[in-house]
Amino acid sequence: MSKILVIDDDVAVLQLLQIYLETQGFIVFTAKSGRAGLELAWEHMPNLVLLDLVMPIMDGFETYRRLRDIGIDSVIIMSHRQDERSAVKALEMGAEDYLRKPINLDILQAKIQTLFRRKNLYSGDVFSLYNDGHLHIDLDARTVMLDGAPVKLTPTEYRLLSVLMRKVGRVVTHEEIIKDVWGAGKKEGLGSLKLYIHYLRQKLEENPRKPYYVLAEWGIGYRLKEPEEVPAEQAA
Amino acid sequence: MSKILVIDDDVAVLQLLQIYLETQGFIVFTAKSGRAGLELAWEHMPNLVLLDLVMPIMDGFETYRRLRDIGIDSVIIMSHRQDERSAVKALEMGAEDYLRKPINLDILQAKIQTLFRRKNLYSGDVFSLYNDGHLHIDLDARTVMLDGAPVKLTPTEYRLLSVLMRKVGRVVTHEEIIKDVWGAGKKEGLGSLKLYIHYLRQKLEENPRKPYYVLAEWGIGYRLKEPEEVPAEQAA
DNA sequence: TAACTTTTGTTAAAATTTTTTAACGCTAGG
DNA sequence: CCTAGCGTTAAAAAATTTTAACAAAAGTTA
Repeated sequence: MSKILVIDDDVAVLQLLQIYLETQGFIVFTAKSGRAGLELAWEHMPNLVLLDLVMPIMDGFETYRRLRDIGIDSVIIMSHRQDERSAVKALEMGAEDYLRKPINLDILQAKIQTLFRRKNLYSGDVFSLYNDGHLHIDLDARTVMLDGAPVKLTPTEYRLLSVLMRKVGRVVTHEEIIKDVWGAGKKEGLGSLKLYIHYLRQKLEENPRKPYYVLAEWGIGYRLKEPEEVPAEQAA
Repeated sequence: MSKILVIDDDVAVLQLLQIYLETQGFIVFTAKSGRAGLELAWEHMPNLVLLDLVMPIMDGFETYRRLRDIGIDSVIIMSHRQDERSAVKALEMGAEDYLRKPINLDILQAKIQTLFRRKNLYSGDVFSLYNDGHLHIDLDARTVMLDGAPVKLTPTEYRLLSVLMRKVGRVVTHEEIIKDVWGAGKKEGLGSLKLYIHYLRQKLEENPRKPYYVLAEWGIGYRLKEPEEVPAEQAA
């Protein structure tokens, strides 16, 4: 069964998560500091780490960096509302996902499930194809099809979709998107981003008012929906 | 040494080519009809066939098709001025190159050399990269660099360049380019084609008046220059 | 819950870029 | 020297992108 390491300086959080995750069938390790967490990580090589960013002794970023050095790349960041900037930074550094405190256990479980499924599906991590039976994207061929019909995207729309594809199922922060689509030096890029998200939804979503593919992450960025498993005969 | 088969109903042409090509060190077979040519082709599997399109018994197209069936894909079409349309058709069917009669032996030799070099260089036939030290094109990455500096192409310019790339060093007919860049139904596409050739030259050529890369083939189409061998340390 | 704040979504218009169209000069080939 | 086809230029048309303003929704606070 999968191993999960929780690192947080709040003992109440550690206890809550340990009890909950164990009822879900995970093997759980907890650590009250970054240093202790790294030791446990080194020893047990957990499949997932839940990491609180605000910790006194060794700060969350340093801990995150060292976890990656150890070879652990599945990290979900936990952050308080007030240091959302830190979460953004961690996501841009490559964290898998983020979770706002106070922790909603249903959301947590959903994210864990998604993450494990993704890791198994695409361990190669080359996201140049998307296919869920309705929407079919091929970045190499530069084609987008919706229920068999080709969708025409403008160059900017295409770049935006590519950036989201690169991290399918994971949040991509506003800043990261803006940097990758419009380039580094860009004032007021959020306006354009919102507009192009709108355009993409008009072209890709069945009901643009209730987006299914292109999802907003409030205050953070956007996420392209993880494709559902697709029947084998449709996969081609 | 390489084998060349010449198929033409004009005995004078056969003799001329046989003598000339043998002085160039090739093993030469000649045939006065398509049927005889196919037999020789089957028997000797020549590396190259020079095929006259206008022949009485079996017409050039039929011969060309059967040569391909045999597995011979290096065919240079020879055509008289008056049936240029046929040459265009043969090129669109995949012939390697064409030669106008009366035959200029210098041009013939140049084309043969180019063709053999190309066959050896890119036997895989995947032309997604172009690099001669100055101009660097990567179709997959969708980037074009000139002496290290990125060149910005519009979508149409890019499609045009891609079509020429697909057949580097070979002629691509006007009609084929227009079909691939602008789509099938298109009236007066030649005007746009000429203009976009102009744009490409402005962006790629050192001296757009004396094009080096994007070459016109009078009455037939365009050709992207075969890249010269590039020093190994520049190849990356 | 109600009021408020922040962020996201939508719309419209202006600005820019790309593409088309058309006219005409130039050049190669006959 | 004539003609067909190529190259160039300019202007109009269409598409794409930016900008700005405002509406709607989500999150926060009392």
